[in-house]
This record gives sequence, structure tokens and C-alpha cells, in this order.
Amino acid sequence: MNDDLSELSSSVNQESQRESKPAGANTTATSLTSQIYQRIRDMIIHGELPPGHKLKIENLRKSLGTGASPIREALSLLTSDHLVERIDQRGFRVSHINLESFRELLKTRCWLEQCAFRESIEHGDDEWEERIVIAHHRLSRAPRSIDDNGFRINTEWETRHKLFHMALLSACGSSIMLKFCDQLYDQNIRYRNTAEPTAYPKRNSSKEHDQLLKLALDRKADDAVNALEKHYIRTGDFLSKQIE
Amino acid sequence: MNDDLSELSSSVNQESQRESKPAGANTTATSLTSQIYQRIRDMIIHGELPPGHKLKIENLRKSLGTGASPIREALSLLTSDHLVERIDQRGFRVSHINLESFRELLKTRCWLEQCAFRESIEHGDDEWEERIVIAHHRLSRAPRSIDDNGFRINTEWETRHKLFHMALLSACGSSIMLKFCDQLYDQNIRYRNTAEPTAYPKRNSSKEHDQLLKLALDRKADDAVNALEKHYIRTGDFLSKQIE
DNA sequence: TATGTCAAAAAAATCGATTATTTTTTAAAG
DNA sequence: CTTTAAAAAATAATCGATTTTTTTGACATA
Repeated sequence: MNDDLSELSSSVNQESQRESKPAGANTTATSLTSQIYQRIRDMIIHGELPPGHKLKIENLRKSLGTGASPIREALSLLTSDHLVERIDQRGFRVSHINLESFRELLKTRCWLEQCAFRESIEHGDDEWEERIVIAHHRLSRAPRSIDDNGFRINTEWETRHKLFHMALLSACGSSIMLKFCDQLYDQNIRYRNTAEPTAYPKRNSSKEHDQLLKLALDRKADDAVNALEKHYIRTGDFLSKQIE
Repeated sequence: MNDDLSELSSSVNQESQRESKPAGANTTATSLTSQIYQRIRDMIIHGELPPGHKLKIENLRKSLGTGASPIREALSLLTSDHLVERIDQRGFRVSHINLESFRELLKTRCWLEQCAFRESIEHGDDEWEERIVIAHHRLSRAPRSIDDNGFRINTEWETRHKLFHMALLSACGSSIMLKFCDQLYDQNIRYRNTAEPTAYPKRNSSKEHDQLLKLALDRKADDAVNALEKHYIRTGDFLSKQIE
């Protein structure tokens, strides 16, 4: 019963002390709240805190070694990302997931990203082209799994994959839109990590990435947008099966 | 210097006591945090708290008669709606506005609402048709101004106007999308209320609403979506001039 | 005038304890 | 047995005070 973050050894406090040591470097002074926010966020996205998990203030307080206020604040902040649900008078829990809302998420992502991608292709300048080229290159250099036998996702690949996709959209001309896409991307990752983190499609997604880059550079908006949709539908179908 | 919510007479605490009196009715038990959230939210949207205004915990504490925790929590929650900005170690303030981000907002709204409207028109069922008919009717019955001479916006009209627009989108099949549109709508209202709350276009927007309804019912997706865009661009141009 | 330093004041962040609400348990009644 | 009621335990929400960090302003230096 006394689980929660019990798996974590180090308290946030210790970390903050460690961070404030190297006086010279401009260590971005972060509040306790922000550290906790980041920490819980990662754990939810990586599936360490499963959907529906009750986030009890008292447990968190103990495992993180802090007072209640920064925890409540961090959880309130996490609400924005739809990673945490808050119900008046009965606290916080990790957002639930289900097949239907996954489908909805996928659909919405397609709509928004198609729109943003098209805008980017139509308005993107030289800088944008260079951004997507370099993002693609970096992605291509990271192995997808850190384990050659079984599948164990490489965090670095995850990061670069997201950066590549966001780069494709980055010239859409609306930071609001980008923020939405970013949010939806992270929610999607959570589904992926929650479902079945070991089994993974052998499908060669890098081919698809190559194609996306090419179509974007050639300014073939319609084709590019279609390719993007297919890219998502395919991974989506795979995940749908996993979820239920 | 000691401004903030000083204009408000009643403390939130008193209100909560009043609410908990009528034992029988299922008075939705709201936490202090939620009440404060709602209150500050309204004040920001209605332009009573101007963009950029510093939200000092101590001042809010005094004017609302509560402790610091629920206030910080409410402000953290408001962050989700992009109505409040939070900077580590230096507190909260009402989000800034400027012409550029207004344009961005308008553009993004058009994208999302056009998409959602089209989906609604293509997939909406009988229930949806009835929803938009009734929402339109209600809107048509509310006067836009409560003052016949000068212009003073009628809150009821505001509410119904939003309900009508959201109803048009309500069959799009994605609650995420609806949430985004809702958020963007409120942000837009804030611009409207901030800019120049008295002067207002004599343009007869009710004609445009009639047309939107008709096109939606006739399932003329392309025309409807175009009409919606024009509807927004027009009000947008007007506001742009006001803002700067 | 511009720039830098330091101490005082203000404000933000956090803590530990208290209060209110919900959930669980226990026990009595049907 | 199941349902209901009251008591106990657990948890959420809130408060008031303390600690940290940032901001301000007076004074000194170039």
C-alpha cells in the first residue's frame, strides 16, 4: 500500500543541493516545485507511474522528502498537460487511458499535425529546411533500441524522434499550434510506453522519415501530409491492438 | 501599491459558508482552490485584471482572506488556460498580450475551428442538428448590449454566443479538439474585453450566425467553413485596429 | 552620467501542523 | 446474509509561520 515513488532512492532535496554546488555555471535556479513537476512528468510519460494511479500527497511527501505545497503545485501544473487528473476534494491521479481516447488522440493529432505540416511546407524558409535536415540526420544516427536482441527503447532516439517531428511543423507560424502538437505528442508517447514497452514493430520507420523529409524539401504539401497521416495511422493501428 | 483584488468586497470564505448552508440540494462541494480559480479566471477574461498585471500572493491572500496554498494552486491551474504566466522564483502574472500573438491566436482558431466544423458537418447526427438549432434560437433572443445608447456587452449574450459556436463544433468527434477550441475562444474573449469594451462594431453579426446555421444544416461543408473563416477574420480585423 | 556593491525590504517558496472531507471499518438491524 | 449507521482511519485541503530568493535603493566609484 505504501508504494508511489518508493522505488526512488534520492530525495529531491538532495538533488537540489547537489545542483547548487557548481557556483560558476549558470545552473538554472529551479524551484522545488519545478523539479518535482519534471520528475513526475517523466515518470508518467515513461509509464513508470501507470494510468489511474492514485497520487497521494502524503506518500509523495515522504518519498520526495518535501512539504505538501510544492507537490500540490506540481500536480496542478501537470494538469495542463492532461497527464494528471484532479478531482475536487479527492486529490490527484495519473490520467486514465482507454482505447477510445487513444483513437481520439490519434485523430486529433493527425488533424493538427497535417495542418501545421502543410503550413510549414508552404511558408518554411531556408532556416526551416536546414533545421529539418539536421534533425533528420541526428535521428538517423541514433539506434532505436539499446539492446540488439530484445527491444529496449533508446531514450536518445525518443528525444531525437520528437525533435524531428516537431521540426517538420516548426515553420507553421503559430506557437500555440506547436504547443498543442507537443502536448499531444507526449500524450501519445505515454500510450506507447504504457502499452507494451518490449514488443515493438520491426517496421522500418526510418524509411518513412526519409520520405517525409524529401517531400517536405520538395514542397509537395499534399503528398507530404498524406505520408504523415499514414505514418501515424500505421503506428496507431499497432498500438490499438496492444491496448486492448 | 496595495491594489490587486481590493475592489472585491466579499471574501471567498464567506461565500463558501453561504454555499454550504442549504443542506438538501447537491451543492457541488467546491474547494477553496476551485472557487479562487473560477474567480480569478473570470476577472482575467473580463479584463478586470489587465494583461501583465502582477499577481502577488500576499495581496491576493489579503483580499480573498485565505492562506497562500489555495491561491498558488489556483494560479498554477490557470496556467493551463494560458491566462496566467508563471516564472520560477518570481511568481505569477496575468498573461501578456500583443498584436502579434493576437494574430497568431486568430489564425490558430481558424485552423482548428474550420477543421472541427467540417468534421461536425460531415458526421453530425440529428441530435447535433437540434443542438445547433436551439443554441441559435437562444442566441437570437438575447440582446447584444444591455444599454440601448452606449454599448455595454450583455453577459448573457456572451454566454449564448459561445454556446452557439461550440455547438457548431460539438459533433467533431474529439473532446480534445473541443477543449482546445474552448480555450482559444476564451483567450479571444479576453482580447475583446481588454481592447475597448465600449466601442463596438454595429455590424450585424446575427445575420452571419443565421447563415452559419443554415449552411451547417444544409451540410454545405465548404461554404460553411468559408463563412466561419470570414466571420472570424472580420471581427479579427476590427480588434487588431483596437489593440495597437 | 553610468556602473557596481551591499544591505534592507519585499515577495516567492516552502514547511509543519491543523482542519475538513472522504473512505473504510465495524457493528447493529432487517 | 445483505443493508444501513455510526465510528475510526486515511487522506485532502488549508493555514500561519519560516526560509530563500529577488528586488530596491542608497551610496561609492569611475
